[in-house]
Amino acid sequence: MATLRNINRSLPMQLLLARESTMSLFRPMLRSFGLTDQQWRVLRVLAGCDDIEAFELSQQSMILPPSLTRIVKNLEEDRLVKRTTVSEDQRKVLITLTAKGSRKYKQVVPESEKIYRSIEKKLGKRELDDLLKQLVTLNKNLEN
Amino acid sequence: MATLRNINRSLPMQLLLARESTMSLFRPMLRSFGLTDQQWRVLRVLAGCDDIEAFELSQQSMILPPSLTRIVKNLEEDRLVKRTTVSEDQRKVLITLTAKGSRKYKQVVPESEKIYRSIEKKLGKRELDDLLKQLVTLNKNLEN
DNA sequence: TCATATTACTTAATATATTAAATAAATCAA
DNA sequence: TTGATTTATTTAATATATTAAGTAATATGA
Repeated sequence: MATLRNINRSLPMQLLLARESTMSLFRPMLRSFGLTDQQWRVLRVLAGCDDIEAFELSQQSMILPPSLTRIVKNLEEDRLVKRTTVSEDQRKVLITLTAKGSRKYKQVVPESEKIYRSIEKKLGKRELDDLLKQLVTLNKNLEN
Repeated sequence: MATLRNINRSLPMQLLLARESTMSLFRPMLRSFGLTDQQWRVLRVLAGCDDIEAFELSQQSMILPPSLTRIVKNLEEDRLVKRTTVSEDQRKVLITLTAKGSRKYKQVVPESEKIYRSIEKKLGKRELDDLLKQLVTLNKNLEN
């Protein structure tokens, strides 16, 4: 019977597994700060700029607009981010980190880096750099 | 201010992006067969065996049990899979592909392989093999 | 044997993903 | 200028992810 390639030869499956193995190391730490994976992705982007339009935030955090609407709403209820509309273009929404959000971010950063270094140690810095380089290349070659 | 590593240096983010770039090539094809990503992962595992216990299916398809319960329920409603209980251990559930499910699988396989070959062409066979090898190593080194 | 623990799965609750449709503001064209 | 189109975001509907709690069957130990 015509059968599909083995899991070990499947790029999508290996990527899924790799993402899971990796995130499972960060997840308990993020949860201990009361953050979901996606909320952290949003905070992280916001920490890199003064403010940002929803669409741009969606791109950079790799979260589709409908999900982002809800996530930002929840973060707003937790007082970690603030939404304002742009007066020149009333369709647009600007999102900013609050002081509380900024404090949260600063608390998570060192814990995150600690975990990242433990991964570096497990894999070897050269191997990790090499893998990252190949992933960047893949993403460049497959992007629409 | 203490700030986090750039996205390009972040393994979790690059893995997420890579998984997305890759799956976006398969998704339209799967949807045209009326399948979600996860439903396809389940069918794919089932095609590789006569029957399988729910827990084992959960592992192999990388879908957590609570999600799997619903997914199998939906596949069962579409008559693509069948559930039976094991008489020796009434707690266990065995899942099997139906004839209809098997036909669906056989229809998808060549289309999936076609897309896979187009990826191989875009990236180069050697580069792809190398990346796969590194991902397998990563998964081995990070597994609990 | 019988209370207890474990196993295998399901249900529940909340969060996110995906696709389509809706809304409202801005732009464009005749 | 105004009707049609595009843009930016939100709402809606269905599917999945994650964590915790529940249920029923089986195994274990005093």
